Amino acid sequence: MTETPVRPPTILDVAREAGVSKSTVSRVLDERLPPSNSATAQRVRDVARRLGYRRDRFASALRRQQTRTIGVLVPRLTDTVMAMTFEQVAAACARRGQFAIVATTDDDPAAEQEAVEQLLDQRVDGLVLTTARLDDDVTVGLRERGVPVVLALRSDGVTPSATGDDELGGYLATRHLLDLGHRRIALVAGPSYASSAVGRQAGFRRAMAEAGLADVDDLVHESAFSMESGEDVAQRVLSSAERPTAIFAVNDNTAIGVLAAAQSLGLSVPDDLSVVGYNDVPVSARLPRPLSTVRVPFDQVAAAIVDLLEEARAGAPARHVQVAPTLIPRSTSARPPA
Amino acid sequence: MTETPVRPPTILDVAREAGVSKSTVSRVLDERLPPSNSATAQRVRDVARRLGYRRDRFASALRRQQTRTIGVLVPRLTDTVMAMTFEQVAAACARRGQFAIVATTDDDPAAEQEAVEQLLDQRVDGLVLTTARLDDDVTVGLRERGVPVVLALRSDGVTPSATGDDELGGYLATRHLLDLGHRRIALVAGPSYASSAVGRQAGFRRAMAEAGLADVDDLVHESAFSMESGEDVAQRVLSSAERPTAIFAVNDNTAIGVLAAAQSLGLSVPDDLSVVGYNDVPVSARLPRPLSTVRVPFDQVAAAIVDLLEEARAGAPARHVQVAPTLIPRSTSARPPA
DNA sequence: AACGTTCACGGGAACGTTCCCATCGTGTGT
DNA sequence: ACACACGATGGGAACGTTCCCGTGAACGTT
Repeated sequence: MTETPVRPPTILDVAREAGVSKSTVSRVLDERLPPSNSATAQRVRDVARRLGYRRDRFASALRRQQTRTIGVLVPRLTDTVMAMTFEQVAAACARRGQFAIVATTDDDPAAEQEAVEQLLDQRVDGLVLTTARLDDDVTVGLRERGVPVVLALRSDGVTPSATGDDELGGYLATRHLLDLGHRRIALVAGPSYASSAVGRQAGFRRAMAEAGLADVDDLVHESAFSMESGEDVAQRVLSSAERPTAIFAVNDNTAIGVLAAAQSLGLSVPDDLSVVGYNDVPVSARLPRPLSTVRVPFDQVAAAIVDLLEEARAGAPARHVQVAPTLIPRSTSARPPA
Repeated sequence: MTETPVRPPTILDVAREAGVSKSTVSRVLDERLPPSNSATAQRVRDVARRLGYRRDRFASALRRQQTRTIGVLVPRLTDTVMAMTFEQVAAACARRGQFAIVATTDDDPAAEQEAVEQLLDQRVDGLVLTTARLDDDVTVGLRERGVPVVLALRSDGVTPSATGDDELGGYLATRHLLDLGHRRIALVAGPSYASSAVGRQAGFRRAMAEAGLADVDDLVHESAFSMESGEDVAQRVLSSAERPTAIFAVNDNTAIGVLAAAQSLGLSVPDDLSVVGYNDVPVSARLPRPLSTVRVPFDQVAAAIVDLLEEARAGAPARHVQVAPTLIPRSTSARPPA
């Protein structure tokens, strides 16, 4: 009844079976070398497959000094945007024979430090940060330690990054509301330390300015990206004397908070108030009132991330990739009340 | 301008600096041995800290033949329940000096096979499956290969598992609706291959039977756990002649679909229809109409999972841990219309 | 025919750690 | 004073892979 702890075959088993040396097996199976089609190579590959040989990545990493693994740092996976991003990064890695691991920071600097050490202990070949702030510099410490780093979804202007075009997205969302006839459009903005929030606000301002609405400062209200703060801010904004007819929220979470506030104030969406979110998380399409939003091609961001990390490792100069978002109009945006 | 690729210190550096042999350093830093407080041990630890020594887990794993890493298999991370579960498993691992990695299956058997191989290639010490079906047996193949396996959230009756008490949760949700005065309560059930869905249905039936409502077969409608299928099923159920006054949905996603269907049929929640979901995902509390639901202590499930895996590795007999859920009444459940 | 060149192949060291085993010094009991 | 046991320590092999380098065969050139 005792399990036979059958050891997986090693390169030596393959070598013996194929009648060659371990060096030859190693060479034949080295994915970095141009594949050979010699009789020996064929035979080695056959034997390897037959025995079910799989390279021991620990032995390999020890010798090669690289793990073909990248680490991804996110605030939390329960934020669907982060989950989508990580899933896509993992998929892009798989396509390239790499592997992605993830650690969460819960927005806490101490936990973030710990998470970084955890990932570094795993000897990742590089790090993907989704938590970059314009006002701090975890990245410099990392760069000093020689760790290749790229930023996803947010940029700091210097570190290589792949993001959506937030300025364009903000413009599209605002333009959509303007085209419907809204003039008094509030922005529930994100925190100013996030480049994404800054970009979306810039797009908002450009669209408003184009429509002849230059002075929008009192229409912009900062929030914290969360449903809670979206609801809080919207409560205030919608109770004010000069109530807006539309709100552009910096992301879908915030927009959901805005919808909750509208509901609790007895405002009907979209009759009394139009709302546009950002990111198109899965739940947005399935809300009782499906949310108009801006879709970001996270798969393209993720693919770029993996490429950029490769480049960073090779010492290439920093690039900043931006992918274009598209507007997804649904049921929460309509003409303003007459 | 060239980066100094400063190699991290090895055990030999520590040994040299502390004036002892590498064997001694290895012993002192071995977390499995009872910690020594001899002068030598103190000195070694000091030196290690001072040099910033961190054990190379690849070299260590190669020699020890275990990685202190566990693999978690989920259908998708964008399902918040899965994200919560993985986050908690990762946290429980961190507390025990282990690490958790994740791979997704997208509910596709081929992708699942691939994901398993990916995790196994990472030489995980064990596997956590959240995808168990009552009608299939990926686990037997795994067990044959000597891989320790435990099931999370779902059980198959044989493999060690940690789940919520789904029967109790189903009972609590149904009992809540009965206590409010509902008699005609529909169940939007989950697929019968998931033990969680089966358990919740059993709880539903027990509560109904206790209330003298034994014949509930025509009130039970199978769905597929998703928002889409929740909406589809609810459309049918709510358009029928004998419309129920309340719906218990097998999870929050399904409940959100139900809410969407109610909205599109012009039914007001909770005035015309009460709805109760399951899992208490973060968005549920922040919906325009906050969802009544059942909360599962995922942290306890996760802690149990890690323990069970340890036990499985040690060859202990299978245990089945169940943690008790609690009802969270919110705004989608109220007395039935008069 | 003698030479250099290219190429496939194999032996063995190395990656950083763990762990078996031998050695040595100390203490105990007679 | 002696034999013995015991604990702390260090040397070296091993984990499975990669990669440097040497060898010899095959080939082309003069």
